[in-house]
Amino acid sequence: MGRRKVEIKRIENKSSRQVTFCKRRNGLMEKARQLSILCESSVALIIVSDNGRLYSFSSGDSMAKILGRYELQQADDLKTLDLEEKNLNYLSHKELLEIIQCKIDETKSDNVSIDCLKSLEEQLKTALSITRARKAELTMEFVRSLQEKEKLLREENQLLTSQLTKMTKSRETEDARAMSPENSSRNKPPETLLLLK
Amino acid sequence: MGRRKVEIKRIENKSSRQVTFCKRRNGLMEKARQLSILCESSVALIIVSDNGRLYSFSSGDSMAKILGRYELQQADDLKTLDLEEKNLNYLSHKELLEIIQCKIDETKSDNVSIDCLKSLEEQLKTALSITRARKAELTMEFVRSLQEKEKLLREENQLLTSQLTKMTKSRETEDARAMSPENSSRNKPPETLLLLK
DNA sequence: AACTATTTATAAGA
DNA sequence: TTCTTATAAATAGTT
Repeated sequence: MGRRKVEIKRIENKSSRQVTFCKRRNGLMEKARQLSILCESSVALIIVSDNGRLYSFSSGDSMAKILGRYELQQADDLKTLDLEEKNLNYLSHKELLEIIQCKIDETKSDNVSIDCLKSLEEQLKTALSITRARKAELTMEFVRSLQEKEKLLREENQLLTSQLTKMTKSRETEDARAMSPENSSRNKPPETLLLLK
Repeated sequence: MGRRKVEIKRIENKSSRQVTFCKRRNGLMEKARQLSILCESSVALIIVSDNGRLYSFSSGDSMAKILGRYELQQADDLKTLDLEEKNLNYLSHKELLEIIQCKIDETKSDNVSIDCLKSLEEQLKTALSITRARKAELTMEFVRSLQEKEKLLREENQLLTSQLTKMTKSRETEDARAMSPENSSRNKPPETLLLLK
């Protein structure tokens, strides 16, 4: 959809490839957004430019959730491939390794094709990547929640401190009015203010 | 692009939502494919329909590779968030990449043996493992420091609260002694105590 | 599942 | 880069 029809093949000219990348990337992201809203579906989109820059979109559901769903599907596929163990999810490392070893042995006795093994390798790699991505994301979420808590606590602290200061001040005023300037202990400034920098 | 313009918001009619989902999903997949080919970029797309069916596309590079890249980005975000990178210890990414490129070039010029390449691969794998371990370690450290901060803040908060309470109480006592039971505003209990559970 | 009137995306040009 | 515009492509509503 432009001045002329273009063949779908690598654009050789570097700068026009760059321009097209930018335009179409934006277009794709927008379309992904629209689909997710119009049809209430989860969409995850990750784009890596040829120079390695990363762009991603994910709809309402977090990327982690969507990737998790994908992972499940992959697990099903793996099962179909023949790793028919019920809960790949809940197996211990040891168990998992045993299953894989077993599969590998099988492939030795029968003479399974290299392609089949390659596919198994790809799927395992994907599972690993997804697990890592989810881990990273969950960690980020956790860190953010801790930082949010910290912020709230600091705010609350600030409030308490100012209340205390106000009270101390008004107490001083009253004491002055009553002409009884003892009670130094009561007028100490809050001691805890410097607990944290 | 249709008989009339549509607002981008959830389509209420179920069957037309279903039809639109199908059309736009196909469109999006095709666009993703085109982008990856035209601009030689990696694209991963995962779509989950509202009834839970899953559709995915990934360009030449396997899904694993693309997700791996995404994972890296997430890790970088963590770093940016606070883990200052000078502590990442040693080399910048750029320096590291230069070293690796150099190694790879070496293997091109001489005609190095497969064994040598295998050794390089092993070394790189080891480096990767170490990097991951270090990342995990730093992340944990960061999380622990946040949790420690949270603990200190809570303690400080507790102290401030109890000071405030004590003061409020003693003020009440004085007021009672002075037989002037107004000043209700000053005797309010601290308002902020419930900011956090 | 096809059809088309329209809208939208975008290739090339400025 | 950004904008403009002619044209290709996608798709909303219809059949």
